[in-house]
Amino acid sequence: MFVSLRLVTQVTDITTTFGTDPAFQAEPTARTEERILDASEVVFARRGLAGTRVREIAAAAGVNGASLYNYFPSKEALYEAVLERGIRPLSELLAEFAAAPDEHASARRIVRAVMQHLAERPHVSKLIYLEVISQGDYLPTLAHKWFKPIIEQIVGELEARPTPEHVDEDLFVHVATLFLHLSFGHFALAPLLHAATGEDPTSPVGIERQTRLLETLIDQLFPRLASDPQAG
Amino acid sequence: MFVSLRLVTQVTDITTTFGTDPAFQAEPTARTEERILDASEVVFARRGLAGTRVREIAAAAGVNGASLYNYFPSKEALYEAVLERGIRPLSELLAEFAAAPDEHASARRIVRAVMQHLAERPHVSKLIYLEVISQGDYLPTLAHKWFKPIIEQIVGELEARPTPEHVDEDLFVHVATLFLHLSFGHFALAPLLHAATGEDPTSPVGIERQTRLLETLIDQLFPRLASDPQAG
Amino acid sequence: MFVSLRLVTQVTDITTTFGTDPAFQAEPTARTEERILDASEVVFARRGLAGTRVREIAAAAGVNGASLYNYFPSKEALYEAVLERGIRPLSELLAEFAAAPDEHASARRIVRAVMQHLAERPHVSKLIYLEVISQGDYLPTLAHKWFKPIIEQIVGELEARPTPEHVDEDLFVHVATLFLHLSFGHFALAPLLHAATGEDPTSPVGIERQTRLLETLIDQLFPRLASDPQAG
Amino acid sequence: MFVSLRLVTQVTDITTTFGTDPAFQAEPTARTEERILDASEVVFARRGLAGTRVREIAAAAGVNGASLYNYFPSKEALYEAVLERGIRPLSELLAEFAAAPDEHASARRIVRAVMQHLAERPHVSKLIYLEVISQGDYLPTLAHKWFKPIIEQIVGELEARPTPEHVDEDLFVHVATLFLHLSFGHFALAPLLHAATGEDPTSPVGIERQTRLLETLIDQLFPRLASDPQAG
DNA sequence: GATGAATGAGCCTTCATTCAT
DNA sequence: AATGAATGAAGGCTCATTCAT
Repeated sequence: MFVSLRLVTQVTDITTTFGTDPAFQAEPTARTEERILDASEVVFARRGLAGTRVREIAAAAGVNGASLYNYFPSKEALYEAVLERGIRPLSELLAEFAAAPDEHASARRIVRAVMQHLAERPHVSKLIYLEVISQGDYLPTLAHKWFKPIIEQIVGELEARPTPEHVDEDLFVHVATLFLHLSFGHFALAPLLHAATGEDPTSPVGIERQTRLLETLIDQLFPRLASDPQAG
Repeated sequence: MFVSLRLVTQVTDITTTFGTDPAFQAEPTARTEERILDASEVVFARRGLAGTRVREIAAAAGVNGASLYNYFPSKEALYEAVLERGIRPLSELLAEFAAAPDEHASARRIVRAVMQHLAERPHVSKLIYLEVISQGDYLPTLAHKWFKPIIEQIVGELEARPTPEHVDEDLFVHVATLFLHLSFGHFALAPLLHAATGEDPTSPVGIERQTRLLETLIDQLFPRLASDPQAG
Repeated sequence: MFVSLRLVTQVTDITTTFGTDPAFQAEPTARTEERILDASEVVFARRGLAGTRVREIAAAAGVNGASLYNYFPSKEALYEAVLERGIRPLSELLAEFAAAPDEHASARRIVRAVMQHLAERPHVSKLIYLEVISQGDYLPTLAHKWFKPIIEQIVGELEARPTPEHVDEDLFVHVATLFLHLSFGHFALAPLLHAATGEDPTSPVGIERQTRLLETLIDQLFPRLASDPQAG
Repeated sequence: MFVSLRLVTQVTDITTTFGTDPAFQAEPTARTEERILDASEVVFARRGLAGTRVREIAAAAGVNGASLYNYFPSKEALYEAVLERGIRPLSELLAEFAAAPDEHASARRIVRAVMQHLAERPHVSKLIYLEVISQGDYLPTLAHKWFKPIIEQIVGELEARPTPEHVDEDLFVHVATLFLHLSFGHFALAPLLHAATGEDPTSPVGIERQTRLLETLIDQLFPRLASDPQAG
């Protein structure tokens, strides 16, 4: 089994919404609850659940600290709401993928859609990594309702086609994991790459390039069943 | 430019030292300072700097909370000492790589050594991810003294050989990043994979398999200069 | 140069506000910030900055310990606010003295006003003594913005009139110091005198008597320029 | 009743032993217990009982913090020992005064001896003021075993001679207090005067001048019974 | 006698949360 | 719905004291 990588860097219109500005300020015209969620996403992604102070969220949302409690009963509940809001669209995208007839075309579309979503909410990846690393209460949900279906979906796809060589079944899990590393990991490690290279991986250019890399991988992994022009 | 993946799963003797047991207890016979560092590594990796309570570290180290301050002046200083201790061996490995005459052989050796080190200290990866995501004070150090040399080393290696096709130079950075995702990311996301698949990526089997994946990647990326049988 | 003392003990209506009750309780109807300042004055005057526990202040003020920090950023800041509040009126009294045309009459008035103020805030003297003895951060301010003008004022007054005998100029500083000892020192040493004699120097009687002593001193020191009946 | 002041400033050889150097270091050749007491006196006088850290004493004494407990069972016990050592010579001086046949000559001698002792241990005054102001446990001892006899002695002297005018009996207490203010208060307030005037009241010159002031006062208060040349 | 290491208690301060307005 | 004020519950850190060596 082989994977070939070929990258081009033509830039499309994917843009980031939130930066990692430490002095993030939510859109004042938005409804209060949404302002709170937006602000929370940024702060939680940077400080983690334990390290986040509700007053910092309140300041970023432009409301009084006590007002948060008109919308969410506790910091933990707010945290879960943020996670929920960030992850639900991803689950829906994957459900769509599972139901698609043409795996190859849909895989490319889904991956691009996922990257698009992560570009719009670049903190979701960080939230997920933090939750995973801290083995928080949300991790089982993350694992079973979200990541497990992805694995099973990908593994199912790979099993459905003739394995070109004598390949360990567990490789399929590796492939699914690889996608995770290259999509979510791209955003999670963005600050390191940014500081080391001077280029922001969450910029339109950086995101497009990573998306192309993922598409190339798909072309390598799902080549035969679809008569696809991109396939190498 | 192509990368082909071929995996086998023969397991070797790489073993993990620390689990992610929430009730970690440092080796009582070790010297106090080392017990504190060991315990801190586990707790910081799980809770992050802000979320860690010194009392929890003390309990895990089997010492009184006040004793920590006989060895480290503050929680932050302890945190930095943990990071330093975890990262220094990696820097030294990479320096060795930079000085090696045979890139291909040394690359395989270094990658295996890195994975070996991460297997022995599986929390180092998590610490790094947390530091990156939270954009902590140590991030610039991480970026410039550690990750930047890796990138430059890999980029230098790749530039030194004939580029088979019209390839964007920035790809090289992507390759370096890929190694990061597949080595450190492997350990950082381990809890998620463990929960989703039931298999522990930090087990000897899981680590060996990931190491093989990385070696295969190296065989693909550094094939020509060394008359190497693995090269595809 | 001579000073003659003659005392009478007719008591006037000078009354003390705060005792040295160890279980001091601030006026519950006052605004919180003022309650905190009142309580702090009592406790700081007794325990000093280092010896004071914020919880004791909070208890004396009738508020929660955390509430202090809604008004003052730290124990030190609260301490300075207490000193400032206690000393500012004294500075203003002295500025008034400096601008007065009739030194003798105004000196008597100022001294009585100072004693009146110290009677109302008998802990201010103690605070000053503690600050001086511990050579705290506020001591330079105390010396240059407050005590130095007093000395210069008194010295200026004394220099302006014919020195009756060959007197060392430094005597004037001694005279200023003498007033300090007899006014502030009276309150600072009150607990000792109270315990030794059974009479409270901060009682109306005690204060009036000390005020008369100071007035007598003034009559001796500023006799000639004013045709004053009290002058001996 | 009159008191006349006349000062001269001829300097004698009274010298101070300890400064108020914040980095006081006890004489290394002295016996350990004495080194501890010397160091404690300096630190307690500046920080008070509550504000003093035993480690600071130990550092100033040049011993390990634990060694203090080979000599004194607790910080409080050490504090009392320091007070005791500082005050006992004063009590003995006063007992000598009480037994003297010639009050006037002995008063002058005692006052000079007291000032001499305070000059050698300028922190004793501060310790006493701190103890009085904080109303510490030692205050009753101070009041009854030490200050009360002084008062009674002075009052007794004054009562024994014909009162020149109609004088309140309580004046006698005032006179005793006056001596306290002008001797102990001189050292207690020294840092303020030093900072305000630039001259150190605890220097030989400053002490001599204050001693002359006290002698002049004695000459005024005990004039007739002794045919003394200094009497005005 | 001297000391490095260890610790229980407690202190200043922060923080999530509540409540009256 | 919004907020200023208030607070119980920690959290980081210090400190007096103990003890084995």
